[in-house]
Amino acid sequence: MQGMRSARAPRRSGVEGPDSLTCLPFPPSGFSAECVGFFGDVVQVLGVPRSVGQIFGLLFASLEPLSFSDIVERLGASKGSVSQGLQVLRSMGAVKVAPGGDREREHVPTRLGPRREYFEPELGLRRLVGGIVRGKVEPLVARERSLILSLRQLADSEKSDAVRRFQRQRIEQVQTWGLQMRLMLPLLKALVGARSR
Amino acid sequence: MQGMRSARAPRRSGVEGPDSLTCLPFPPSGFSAECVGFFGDVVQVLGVPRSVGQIFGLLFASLEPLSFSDIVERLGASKGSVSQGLQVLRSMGAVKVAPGGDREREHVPTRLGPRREYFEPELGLRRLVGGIVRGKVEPLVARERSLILSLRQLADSEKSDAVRRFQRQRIEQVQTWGLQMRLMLPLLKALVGARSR
DNA sequence: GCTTTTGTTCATTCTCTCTTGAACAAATAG
DNA sequence: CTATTTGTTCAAGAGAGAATGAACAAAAGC
Repeated sequence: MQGMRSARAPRRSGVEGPDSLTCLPFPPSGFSAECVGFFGDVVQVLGVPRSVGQIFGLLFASLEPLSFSDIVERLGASKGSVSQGLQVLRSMGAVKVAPGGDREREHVPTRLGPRREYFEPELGLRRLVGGIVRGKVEPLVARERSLILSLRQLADSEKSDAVRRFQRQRIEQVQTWGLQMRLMLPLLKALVGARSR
Repeated sequence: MQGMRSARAPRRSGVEGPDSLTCLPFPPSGFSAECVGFFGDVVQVLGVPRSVGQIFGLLFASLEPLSFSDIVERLGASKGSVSQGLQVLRSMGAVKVAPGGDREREHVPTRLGPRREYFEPELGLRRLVGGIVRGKVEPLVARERSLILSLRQLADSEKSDAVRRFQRQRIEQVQTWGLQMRLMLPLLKALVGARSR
């Protein structure tokens, strides 16, 4: 069974000094590192790039919201990666901008320059699941619809009687699956919503 | 949002003659080809190799169970791919061996040699979901457990009071998620089982 | 027994996705 | 307005993992 191989450490060990704030920059060991590794693996099971999960893990392990450049530093990843990763996470609602935009002033003692946004992880399973559904399931539903249309046409122009009936059965099967899924999702959401927070 | 890119056709167009039985070998068009493409995409969302989904799609579109070599021929894939793909599918319970082992005699007119097993797709959503859970979710649960243990240790040896309390909160959060998942799954299974078939 | 055909394993090859890094845009400070 | 710093986009490269195919094992036919 593949899709979840070894938990590999990132190629570039972002080590330079001991650490900066709450957590070490990277190599192994440490609360943050554990979280980074874990979420990196988890999201990969859903076909999401590891680095995206790592960003989430870092935020999850951080007592305070982190800025873009904080993340770049601590993960030792490129700006491009982090930028794209944050976009994905935001589009899924898995991270949110820390409400204290004013934290900008009070919190940065080193004052290296203007920092704009601070991020923190979404903790509500309801929202997290919702984001995954929007990002992964809904595209599939669309794909299913178009499949059904194609298959209908193909079945209609099938000459053999037996084959045509068989194909119509299969089309119905796909529709049934789709229906079950669409019935399930709201229910699932409701369940998560009920217990969450 | 990545993880579901373009629906690409296989690199090698398995075209040689028009077709063999119910369905064309490959290129585009045709009931089978649509199914192959669709399931190839669907499984990829779950981090399963496209070829595995393609095999399922082919079986799904076939009126009669197919043998190993049927699949190799029609998909134009290598024997290695198909062998591994079938193993994955079987281990997830997504395909089953056609009960009519006797079909061997009655069904092969061309009589090229002994054929051993014939495969057909599992259609019950209950079983399909069950297989996915076993293959994907359960490993994650194990990973979660070990994470919790590591994090506990790390938190216990944290000096700062505030940080330690924060870390314990986060650990609890992960546990809550795990619990919710484990509560949900049986329910989900029950639901699928009820409506299925 | 030997030959023929079926299916598996595994090292190699190749593909595709992710990451990178540099050029570019946006915003603030001076 | 210019300089500095922050963040985005995108082409190019590297790396992970899937597909291939040949060698091998297992069965069946003769």
